[in-house]
Amino acid sequence: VTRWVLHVDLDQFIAAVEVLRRPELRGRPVVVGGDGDPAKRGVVATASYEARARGVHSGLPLRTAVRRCPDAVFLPVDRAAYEAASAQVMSALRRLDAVVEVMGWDEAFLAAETDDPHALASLIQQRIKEETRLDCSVGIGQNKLQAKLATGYGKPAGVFQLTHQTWFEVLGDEPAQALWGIGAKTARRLAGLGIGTVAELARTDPAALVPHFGPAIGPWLVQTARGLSPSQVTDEPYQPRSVGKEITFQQDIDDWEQVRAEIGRLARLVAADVVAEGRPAARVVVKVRYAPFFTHTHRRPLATPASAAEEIEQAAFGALDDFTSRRAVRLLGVRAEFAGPARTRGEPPEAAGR
DNA sequence: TCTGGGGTCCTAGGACCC
DNA sequence: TCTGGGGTCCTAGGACCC
Repeated sequence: VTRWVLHVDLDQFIAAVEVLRRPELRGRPVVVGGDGDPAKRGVVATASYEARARGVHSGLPLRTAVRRCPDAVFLPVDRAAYEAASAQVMSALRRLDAVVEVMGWDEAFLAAETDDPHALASLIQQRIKEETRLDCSVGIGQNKLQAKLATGYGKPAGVFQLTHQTWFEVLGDEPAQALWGIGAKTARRLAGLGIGTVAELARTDPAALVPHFGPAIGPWLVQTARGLSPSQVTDEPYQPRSVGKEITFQQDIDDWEQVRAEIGRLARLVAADVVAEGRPAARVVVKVRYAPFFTHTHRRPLATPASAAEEIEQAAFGALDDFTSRRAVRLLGVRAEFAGPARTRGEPPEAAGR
């Protein structure tokens, strides 16, 4: 038997959950984002396929979405509903004979020993449909990278397989940005070096990219283009490295007394999440996005790791004091970082797959 | 087009130490 | 005078993902 990695991705997950409880929306363009008012600041969380056909996609400002698709149904984000649906899906996956790694509300990796990964993929789709009435697509690969990339070719509600054998015939001529972890910025820098496609990146000497992208990312780019990835599927419980809260104001705030009050409020909310996590925080980071969309951060280590609201709030105020400009503010954020795993002296950090 | 909120990991540069 | 060679820790920012 062979070890296969399967990547499960729910189709238009958030929009699908909304349509399930409002059947009259089926077949209509549905856009979920913000508080459901497309005149306000906010972006699209998920658009139904009908809305996507009109140019509406995740991350698009709601104000742009309503212009492109004025007859769409706009709905507010209802986290609790998506968390409940997600929990049902993940529970169904965990009852299969596989290692399951949850990657968010609507995604998971499975690792399984099987000679028929397509049969397992079909079983996954069937179980999820039976238990949640949701459709998913499944990618099959010899590692997480291949499985993740394969899923896109299976959408909607299909299955697609990538292997070391088929990697280049499927992806070789695709732009480097098609890869998982390569975004617009990196693609543009690669293009500046004469590297446009996955195949071109795969042919590049990893060492040649170190001066441009650093000792970790440079070689990682080439390995990724070759369809190689050391990252293993793990079912170890997720342990957040940090927890945070941030808010974009509907109108910019120019009163810095109000800024301070908001930071205090956010800090206390974060402290509640720190307490819930059951581990003390080691640092507090304050984020300020000024009205022209320039973002800055400042941090304060806690003298000793702490969870108490007072201490996290005081650290947040301390970090806020490092901001010298008193311009109008568009966004404020507070994040608490937990102490990292105690690393033995001289031991390098474990290489992660990004 | 006027750009959310939740995160993760990596890089570069300065401080500091031996 | 005109200047080493590591190594580690810390901070701010960047890029990316869901």
